[in-house]
Amino acid sequence: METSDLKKAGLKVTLPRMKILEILENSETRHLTAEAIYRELLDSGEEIGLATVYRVLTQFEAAGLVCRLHLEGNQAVFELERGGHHDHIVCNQCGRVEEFFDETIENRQREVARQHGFSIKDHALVLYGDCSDSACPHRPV
Amino acid sequence: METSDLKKAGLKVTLPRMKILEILENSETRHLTAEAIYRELLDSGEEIGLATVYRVLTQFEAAGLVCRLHLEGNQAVFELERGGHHDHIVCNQCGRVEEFFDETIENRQREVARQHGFSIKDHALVLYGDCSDSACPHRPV
DNA sequence: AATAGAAATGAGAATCTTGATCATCGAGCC
DNA sequence: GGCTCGATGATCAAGATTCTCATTTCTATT
Repeated sequence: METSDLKKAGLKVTLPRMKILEILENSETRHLTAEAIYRELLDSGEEIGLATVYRVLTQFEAAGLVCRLHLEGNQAVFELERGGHHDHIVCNQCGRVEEFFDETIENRQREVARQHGFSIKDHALVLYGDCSDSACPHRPV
Repeated sequence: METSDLKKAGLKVTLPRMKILEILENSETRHLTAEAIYRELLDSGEEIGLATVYRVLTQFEAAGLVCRLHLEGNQAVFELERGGHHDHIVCNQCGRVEEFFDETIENRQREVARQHGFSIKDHALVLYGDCSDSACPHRPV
């Protein structure tokens, strides 16, 4: 991610924006809440307000730099817009988020929409389940 | 919907609960916000608090009597759990909600989850588009 | 039908997430 | 270096939902 992306979006290159981009790029999880980003900023000694984090993320979303997901739970999560579109699987136990893309599902969605007389513009698909990560605190032993 | 459904769920049969069930059953749209239900209660002269509406809906959800959807927009909508599972298409313009069920999508979801080592428990799929309802206030003339 | 015990309710306060306000500050251009 | 406007931070505000707690109402039992 380059500062040129910010300029292209008509946004000034400021310290808060660069720091937030940095966190989004370097995060392990790739899916962060505004609060999580805010806490990371504080931890690294940056004095950036929570309002700025929300504002910047909203601008990034409008500029197509990040996308916002509403998973279960009340906080939205943000991820860098890297490759193309994809959907998500979330582990009910550990909260891990994985991404997937399935051409068949995409096609069927368009077909279903057509059958209902809709021209589809967007969709939200999230699968919830239990993952098989050994580190995942599965309830079922 | 019977009062026996309430009893089975371990819930006392009370006036607020019955009135709320009634509204869910008789509503045209089938998808109502807590606020909308609250307003209908007021309109029909019932003195039921908004907190009760939320509480009851949450209990109904836990009992499997209704399900809660988070469409775009900040308010959740509730619908009676009638037949089986289905997903939703929402019109971006008029907000109309339609239901659909597609076996192919369901199967692919299970398959995708399996490939990622998840045992899928649930999913949320919402398609957004523009509907072809003549009453729909489409922006494109 | 009266009653005790538990559960449900209503009103308002509280919470949580997010967006708005406004004075101050800093980036980008001369 | 200085100017102009966008950006920031702190605080406040809004909207949705839940919590608290005193009061009411079911339900089972007498």
